[in-house]
Order: sequence, then C-alpha cells, then structure tokens
Amino acid sequence: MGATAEHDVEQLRARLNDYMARHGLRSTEQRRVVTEMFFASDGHLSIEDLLDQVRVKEPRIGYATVYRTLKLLKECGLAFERHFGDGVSRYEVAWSDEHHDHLICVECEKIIEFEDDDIESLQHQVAAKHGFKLVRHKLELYGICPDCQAKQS
Amino acid sequence: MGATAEHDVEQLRARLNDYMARHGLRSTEQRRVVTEMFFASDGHLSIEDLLDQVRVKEPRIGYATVYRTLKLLKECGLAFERHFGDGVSRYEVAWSDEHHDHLICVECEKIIEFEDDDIESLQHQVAAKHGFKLVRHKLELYGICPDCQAKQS
DNA sequence: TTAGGTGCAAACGTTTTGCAACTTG
DNA sequence: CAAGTTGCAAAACGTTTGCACCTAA
Repeated sequence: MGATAEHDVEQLRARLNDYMARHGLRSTEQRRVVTEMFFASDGHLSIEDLLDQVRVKEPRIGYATVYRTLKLLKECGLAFERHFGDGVSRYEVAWSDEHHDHLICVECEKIIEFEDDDIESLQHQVAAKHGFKLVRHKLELYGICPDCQAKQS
Repeated sequence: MGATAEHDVEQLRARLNDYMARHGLRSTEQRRVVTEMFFASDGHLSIEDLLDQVRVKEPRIGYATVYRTLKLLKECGLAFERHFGDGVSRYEVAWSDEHHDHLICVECEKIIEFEDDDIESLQHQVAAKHGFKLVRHKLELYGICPDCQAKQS
C-alpha cells in the first residue's frame, strides 16, 4: 500500500496552499519539509516517527514544529489522527478518494487497511435512522492474524 | 438508556468476586464504592466523572484508587476503555449481553449507542477474508445530530 | 500476622505553550 | 516592517508509581 503512486499529492498541496492563503498563513521551509515527508509516508506515523524522518533532511527542526504542522494538517482536513491502544497519536494522510478502515492484530500489532462499501452504506443508514448527518467514521477490527494463529497452535 | 434496570448487576458482582478470589485480591470499602457507582452509571465516564460521584459518598478516596480499580475492572473484562477525540479515557460497563457502537455528534458531543447486526456480520466477513480471527471491534460514527442541524439553518 | 490496599505526592510520557529570535510576504 | 513561525525549554495534561501507613482475611 505505497501511498504515493496511486494518489494525487498535487491535490493535497493545492488544498493546503489554498487553506493557508485563506488564513494568512505562510509557507516556510520547515512546513514544506514536514508536509512533503508526511504526504509521502505510508501512514500510521507517530510524531516521533515523522520527526526522525524529517530530521534526516533538516536536522534543526524541533518537535514542536512537527506537532504544530500536523495540527494544521488536521485542521484543514488533510490528516487524520488515530489512537490505537498505546498512548501515542498516529497520523495518516486523508486522501480524498479513500475511506479505509483498520484491521489490527492484537498479538503482533500488524495493521491492515480495508474498505467495504456495504459496511459504509449501512453506516449511513444507521446515522439516518437517528437523524444524524454523517461526517466521518472510525471502524477498527481487532483480531488475531493468520501468522499469529499459526504460532499459537 | 438507564443502565441498571435491564441489566444484571448481580452477575457483575459475582464475576468480580470470582476474579478477586482467584487472584487473592481483597474486597475493600473503596473498591466496593467505586465498582458499585460504576456499575450503576450510564457509561462513558471519565476517571474524574467517577471520582466526583464517588467522593459524594466517600470523600477520602484518592484518584489513584479509582485508576487502580478501573484497571482491575478492565483486566477482568467488566469495563471497556474508550478514547473519543479528547485526551481523556472513558469507561463503560461491559454488560455481557451488549455489543453496542457509538454515534457521536461533533457539535454538542452527544453520544448515542446503537447496535446493528448486519454491520457486525459484515465485520466478521471482512476479518475472515483476511484470515483474522475477530476478537473485538470499535465503530464510531461522527456526525451532526438533528438538534444541531436545526440550530445551524 | 501478613499480603494486599490506600492516599499522597512525585514521576512519567506525550502534547502544548510562552517567549525571544527569526522569516515571510 | 508587521505579522506569522521557529526552536527551545518549561508547563500542562492525564496517568502511573514509590512509599509509609492502614486493613482485610
């Protein structure tokens, strides 16, 4: 699931620039490095993961900047924040054509992404039944992956 | 959705006592107050919510005790820990006959519980397709509730 | 009597913030 | 030049832990 090949990074840049222009925010070297690294990532990065990557290219970047940049990306809808059991926030790119969910192995922490249109449409039905206008959803399935099942028996 | 009426609190007490007996743990006044308050609650309580309630009856209880008691309840499967956007852990009673999910209003933070067997069975299908043995799941739908939609227009 | 529990306060790890120096437009 | 941004270190936040005292069994 390499993130770059199929997806339109250019569109993300455009959306970001648009948001920054409308809010009088500036395009700095640091922001560019952080966002580009993030857009090119495979998802589920913690702040530390991203900081490590970013510092290879630009060692002087502080972690407050990474926090602040990801907060910005969250605000303009280009990043999702996720919390899987441990105390760390993880981030992934909000590709506009993607609504995937997660299947997580409780033994080895492996994360698989999936998409299921039938589940999505049922979610909309449930929301509608309660009069809600659905904005987003979060679905996580926790289980034991084939590898770990094999190890157990 | 009052929690007490339909549910079997006695069964929870039994399960807890059994677990404590098997592990050589003791039934203290504090533990009893905290667990009873928790079992009688409506769910989605933070530690602070629960501490506030508990201190009405027993003002000398420290919050470490509440943390420790909820950790115990988690361990014996009587409480679920949940994380909705804010940084706080929330807990709810793990009634043995209940598998509900959450519909959350992004405006007013209202939380509605629902159950949908069709979604559940699709979840099992998805897990099976990837060879996973499903252990549990988490589904949260975020949207705008009828009240807040009315206020907006 | 003794293993386990409690309350306090200090420690912890993650995230946020105040501030002086620095960039961007 | 004004307003936004940065890096640092300190603060804040929710949570966990060490310890001396207490209590259930």
